[in-house]
Amino acid sequence: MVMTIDQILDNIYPLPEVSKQALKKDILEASFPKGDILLRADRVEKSIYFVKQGIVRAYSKTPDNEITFWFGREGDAVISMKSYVANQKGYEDIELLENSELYELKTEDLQKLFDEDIHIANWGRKFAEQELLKTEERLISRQFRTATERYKELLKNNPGLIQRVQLGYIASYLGITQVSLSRIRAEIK
Amino acid sequence: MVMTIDQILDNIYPLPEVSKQALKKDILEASFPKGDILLRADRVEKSIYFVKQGIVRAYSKTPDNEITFWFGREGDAVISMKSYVANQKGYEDIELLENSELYELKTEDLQKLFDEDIHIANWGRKFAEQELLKTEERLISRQFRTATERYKELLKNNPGLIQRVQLGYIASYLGITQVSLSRIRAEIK
DNA sequence: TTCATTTTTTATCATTTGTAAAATTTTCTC
DNA sequence: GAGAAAATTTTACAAATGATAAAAAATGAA
Repeated sequence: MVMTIDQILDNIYPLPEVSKQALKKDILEASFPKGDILLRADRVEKSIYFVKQGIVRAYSKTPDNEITFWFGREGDAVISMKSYVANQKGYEDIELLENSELYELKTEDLQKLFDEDIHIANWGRKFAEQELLKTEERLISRQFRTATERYKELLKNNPGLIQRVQLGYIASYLGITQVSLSRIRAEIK
Repeated sequence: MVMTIDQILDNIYPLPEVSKQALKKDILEASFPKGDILLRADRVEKSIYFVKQGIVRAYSKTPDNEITFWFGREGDAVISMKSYVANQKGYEDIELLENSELYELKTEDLQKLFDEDIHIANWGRKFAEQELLKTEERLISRQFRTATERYKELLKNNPGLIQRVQLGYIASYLGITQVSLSRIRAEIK
């Protein structure tokens, strides 16, 4: 599965052709190997990315282990929100779980367009709003549903994920141990 | 403690005077009594609010109980994000825990300004971005820290809250039972 | 203030989840 | 394809959390 940059941009908010060309002029395409760390928690990141093809995970290191808290796949924005919004170090390292093709957009270029073009400003607004809705959905899911429910939800909303991501990461994402996830999987069958 | 509308608007993103006046023209002030339900989960809400004075809680009803997942106080935006962004019913009822004074802004008026004024479009972008960062922070807190840690964090970041909100709501917010919260409180002392 | 109601704490027991370690299965490399 | 490494499952036991009930404390109305 592959997502074109036009699909991704239009999906956020349809832009007039002139604005869209201006935005696309600042976007580059690049390939990265599996295992690469695309974004790092200890840096203020200067670019945001969109996934053309591939899968990534965001995780944060704690003293004794690491916690996975997001998976990104085709069409998703890969971004250190804290860097993007507040120019501060984020929480997450983001690692490529497959060889991936990404679209890259430098934050600085985008900021300039926000000040010049009202359509792009509103595109940026829509982008933040949609990411907000997704984050809210994740928070609600975590607050309201048990790990078992959330695992089933994941299977339903994202059936491909489990083939592409190892279960240890998924257990961490669900907020349980790998042993607990094994128990859940044994029960379901 | 009271927050003026100027403080609230400027805090999101400083606007040129002309734009700010245009925005303020659409904002009304109103008082609501304790116990009022300001926003409802079963409606597409048409307004957003900012808290001048008071405290509110967002909760969602499940078959057997209700789960509190947010507290808003002076300066905070009270909003059904799903209504605002996607024109769909949200997750939450929002209840006033004190007699409160709020600033009201109709979504429709705001949308019109987004299309007309690039500064307001960027203000709206900043608003969404900041809400996003707060939501992300809540998600991270929930994923990374134990209930005990989150309770201590709450005490530190928000020492007034515990005087203004009953512990049952706080326990629910922390994702534990009231009995567990009592145990935590007993241990800490 | 006093009484009734609501909120919070304490105690007990049952259930769930975690930890550690071993067994099994899958994946990767040569 | 064989062997090594990594990932997953299983088991046994320990620790944490939940459910329920009852006592204590705080709040509010008359």
